[in-house]
Amino acid sequence: MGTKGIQAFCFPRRRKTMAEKDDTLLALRHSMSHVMADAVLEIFPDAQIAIGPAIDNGFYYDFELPRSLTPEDLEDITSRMKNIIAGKLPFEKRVVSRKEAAEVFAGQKYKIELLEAIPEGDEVSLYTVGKFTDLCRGPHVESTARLNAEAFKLLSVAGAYWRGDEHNQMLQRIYGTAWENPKDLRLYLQHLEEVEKRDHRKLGRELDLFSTHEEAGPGLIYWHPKGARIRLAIEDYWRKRHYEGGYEQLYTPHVGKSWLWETSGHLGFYNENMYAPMEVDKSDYYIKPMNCPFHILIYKNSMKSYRDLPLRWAELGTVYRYERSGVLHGLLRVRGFTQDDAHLFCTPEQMEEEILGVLRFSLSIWKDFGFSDIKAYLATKPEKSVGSQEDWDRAIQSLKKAIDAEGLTYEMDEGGGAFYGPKIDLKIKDALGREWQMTTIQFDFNLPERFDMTFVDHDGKEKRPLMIHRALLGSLERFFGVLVEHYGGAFPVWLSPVQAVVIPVAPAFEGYAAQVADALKTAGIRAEKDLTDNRMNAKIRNAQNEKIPYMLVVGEREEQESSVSLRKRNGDRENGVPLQNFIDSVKEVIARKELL
RNA sequence: GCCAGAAUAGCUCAGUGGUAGAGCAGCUCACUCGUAAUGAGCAGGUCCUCGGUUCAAGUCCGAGUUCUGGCUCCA
Repeated sequence: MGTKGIQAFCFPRRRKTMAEKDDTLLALRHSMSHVMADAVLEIFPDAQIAIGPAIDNGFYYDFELPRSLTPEDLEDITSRMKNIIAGKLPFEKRVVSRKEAAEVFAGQKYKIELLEAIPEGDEVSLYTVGKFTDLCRGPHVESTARLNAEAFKLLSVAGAYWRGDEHNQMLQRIYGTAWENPKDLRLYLQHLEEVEKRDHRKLGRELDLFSTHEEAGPGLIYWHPKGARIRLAIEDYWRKRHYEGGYEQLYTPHVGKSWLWETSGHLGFYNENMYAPMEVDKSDYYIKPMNCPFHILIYKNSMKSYRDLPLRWAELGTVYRYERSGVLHGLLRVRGFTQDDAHLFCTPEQMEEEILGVLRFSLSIWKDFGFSDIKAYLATKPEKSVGSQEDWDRAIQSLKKAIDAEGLTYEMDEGGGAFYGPKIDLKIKDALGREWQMTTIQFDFNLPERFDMTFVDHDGKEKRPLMIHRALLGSLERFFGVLVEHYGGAFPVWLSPVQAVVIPVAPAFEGYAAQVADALKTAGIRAEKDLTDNRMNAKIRNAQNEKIPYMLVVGEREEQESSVSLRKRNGDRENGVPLQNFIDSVKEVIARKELL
């Protein structure tokens, strides 16, 4: 994924002040990493230093140290950094020869390696602050007087491979965050707290949505009744929209013989992500990591004419992929998941329209789920690829055209496509401003060839159809995780597992409460009644903590006039609402997919 | 997979070598109660697993499992 590009994209041609501010922050953070390195070298004079760039919201520096760092070390480093900053030391730049630089960094193997990697002819510059000199392109602030000792915080220590390559030495990376002033730091730390509060793993437990079970295997998700209700609401909507959008839906098996995966090529290039085969009747069967080969078999089940195309085939297909143990993360990175997959098969003439259609369709669904801040990333031909240059160019053109037609901002990821075709990825921004890569729309010049897919064209000749893979939400597990965090567990009414709870003010009104709950259920509203022996206040508190959108308090008055007293999750109250009016208005809110 | 940290009741956590604790949740009982916690009682543990040190291990050591933060930001 093109991170280089993301930076360029984050700071588009906006008001100049913004860009300037970003540059300032970048220099500030980068300078902070040098100050930190200086502090670390005070403690460990023999440390090997690697790299220390500015990153989003902060900075890091990688070191090879004689021992592992502890939280106490971070405090020590922090106070040393504060001293260095208080010294108002200048950052001094010096352009030197390679020979001179090599002398300065004698014994610093990573710096020497970096130095040797600088292209011949490029300037070699050193920056010195305090006792610390680094091989560095800059830029930096002119002096530590420009750094605010109260506006940074060291956050964590983590292992990181030299140059990100697991064959290399593992270094210790210290992450920090730095801002222009203490207020910005405080806001950022508050943001981190908010992120923690919304963590889908925490909310998943609190709201009883899902679990995992180490004794039964990590990375495998168990959907509890409340989580399953949400998933069903998502799936119902998804199926309806796909049907309306001209898709057919398929069901395919979960395993297939090795022939299938040899033909598709997965055993060759995807093997390390596949579960080991199981032997049945002397054949190897593999659990599917992808749905595409199955859809292709259905395509090939009969002759296809150009009149049959385009075909749009969707499936909520559950796949299993081996992910390395260290990368599993809640619902966001799992080993078994259900893709909301689709494959489009069309003629070359239909390509543009199909691409535009699938993009438009995706955006419309995202909107219904409450996401409208969406960016596209267009990935082009990598070095190793299949398919002709002409195919690639045409496909990329049509992707670009579709993005333009939808007025999406996008960024190119040159060379970032899969070997089998270019793609558009959509990243959505959630309520906390975080980007998540969800939708992917990929051309495939490989599989139609491998499976020898054909259609008969106008001229009676057999031709190769175009194939497009598409996952819209990505996977239901991951999407659900993002959804939980986006809404902080307070789902819009149409997705809420319990849409309304009826709360009698006293045991005497349990009969009427049950009657109201039944009426709501009959009207298609997911309603429950709280007949526990808790006090009314406790029931309201529980419902509030469960983030149930509507609480219906009923007592004598309500029973007499067939009404409910309405308390919404946001605290709004309305007494004496006729039951039927409430039902009508909730149905309206559900139909419009309103937040509340 | 690798680096670091963590694992005690369903949940959140206390317990630094000498008889396993709290709050919440659960269960039982009482209570005629109007918009964010009624009260009392009861029950609940292989202190992640296996091995070691020790008179004695939740606590110290080793191995494993799982979880958490990282391993993309290119001087």
